[in-house]
Amino acid sequence: MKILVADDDQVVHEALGIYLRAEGYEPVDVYDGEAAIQAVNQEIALCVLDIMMPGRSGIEVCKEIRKTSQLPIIMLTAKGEEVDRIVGLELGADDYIVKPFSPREVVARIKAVLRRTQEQQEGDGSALVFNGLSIDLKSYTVTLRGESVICTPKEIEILHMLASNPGQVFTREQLLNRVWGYDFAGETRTVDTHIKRIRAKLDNEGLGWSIKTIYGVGYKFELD
Amino acid sequence: MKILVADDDQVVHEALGIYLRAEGYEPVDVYDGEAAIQAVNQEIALCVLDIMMPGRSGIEVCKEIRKTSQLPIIMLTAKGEEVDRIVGLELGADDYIVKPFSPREVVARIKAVLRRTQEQQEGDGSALVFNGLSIDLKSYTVTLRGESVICTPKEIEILHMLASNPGQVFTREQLLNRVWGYDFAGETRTVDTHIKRIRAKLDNEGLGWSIKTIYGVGYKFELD
DNA sequence: GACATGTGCGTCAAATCGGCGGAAAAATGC
DNA sequence: GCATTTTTCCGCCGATTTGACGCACATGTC
Repeated sequence: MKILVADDDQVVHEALGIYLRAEGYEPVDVYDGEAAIQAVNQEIALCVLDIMMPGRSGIEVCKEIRKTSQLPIIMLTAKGEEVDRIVGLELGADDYIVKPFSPREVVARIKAVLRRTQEQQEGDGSALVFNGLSIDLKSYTVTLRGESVICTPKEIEILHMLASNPGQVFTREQLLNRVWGYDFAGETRTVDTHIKRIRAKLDNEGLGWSIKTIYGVGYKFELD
Repeated sequence: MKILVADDDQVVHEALGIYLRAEGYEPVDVYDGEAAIQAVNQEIALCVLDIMMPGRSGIEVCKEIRKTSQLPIIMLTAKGEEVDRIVGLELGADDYIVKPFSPREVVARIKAVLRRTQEQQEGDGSALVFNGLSIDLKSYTVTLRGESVICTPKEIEILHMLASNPGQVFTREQLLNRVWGYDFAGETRTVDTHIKRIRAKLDNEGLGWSIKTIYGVGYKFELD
């Protein structure tokens, strides 16, 4: 998952780079506004824009990006600049951070913004949307590559449970508790059977997600 | 909730002390860098470090603390010192305040930082982040230099246990108790085997941490 | 330097786990 | 009531993980 970092200060790139890589993101480093605008043609998940940059400022870059996309944007601003209003109302940035900042905080904000924007895409209620896959608990339907997939209630519920928290591992007990109910008496391995069927029905070749088994722990829905 | 205040100026202690106590915090007063480093072994929730102190400066203290913990840090700096860059990016401090300040402002910042760091911990749950390494119990994933490392449950749990308290030594018995459970019957040397495997998987060349053996005691996760 | 003890590491067997096919049991629809 | 669908359970097998052992080497002590 690529994060564009646009700042003319090398130190910022180094500091954020360490934390971003540690979290599994791939930082894309540019040092001026022009390069930032070029870079967003790649598959960037989010961009961090410094306001003060040589050439085109972060504000210009932000406006430029907003003309064509809803790409999440976090602005960096020097202490004291009066930008909150601008950012919130005119630019359409998703968050802003005042320098000096701690890299940890920035990464936390990035995660928060990504989470928010993803939730937005997913709509409000029960419909989860991923690349080539949507899961709607309201109508109990699952579609894969646009085509409807016939799933049984349990299959949908399990899938929804897993997919509603991508990355998080659920143990068989947790799934039994939350899908079947706390008082389910049966075998934990019943879960396996359902996972088997879900996998059989959802060919995820080339789409960016999968249902993974964590040996000795449980299952999780994972995004690449 | 203890707040460490490290400053060589008695007046600062008095002023902050009043406001901190009024807000229900318990100030811990030290007057030089050395004492500050000693004090963080207590259960401190946040520390306020003056940069100019006799002996070891606030900057040194901050670096020292960051080697072993993610403890929230607020730096105090005399007007005009160029610290924004240092504080935000190199040191890993969470905020800084320029003297002269109003005690009320300091307390407000303390609250803000505590809120942020608390949110972070709740949001990320179990994710530990170090230079080039992250350990997430929630998704049972370990990443090294951004790339995922396949670890078994025991390996992740041990690593997480060690890394969640950098610098602290764990005996084999402690690890068995806390990772396996109090009723584990096997050999203590089983731990060695797992440490061996973790080390084999985590090439830590050049990153600032390592798993060290304390002869006759146990193991610890250490930051340089 | 000799000794006792602790540790690193290769190796291996046992225990555990998960995928899968199949079939019984339960729920549902007609 | 009967057929169909859905859910649950069982058991086998291969794969993975785990714990134990043994030996060489390291460390601390006297």
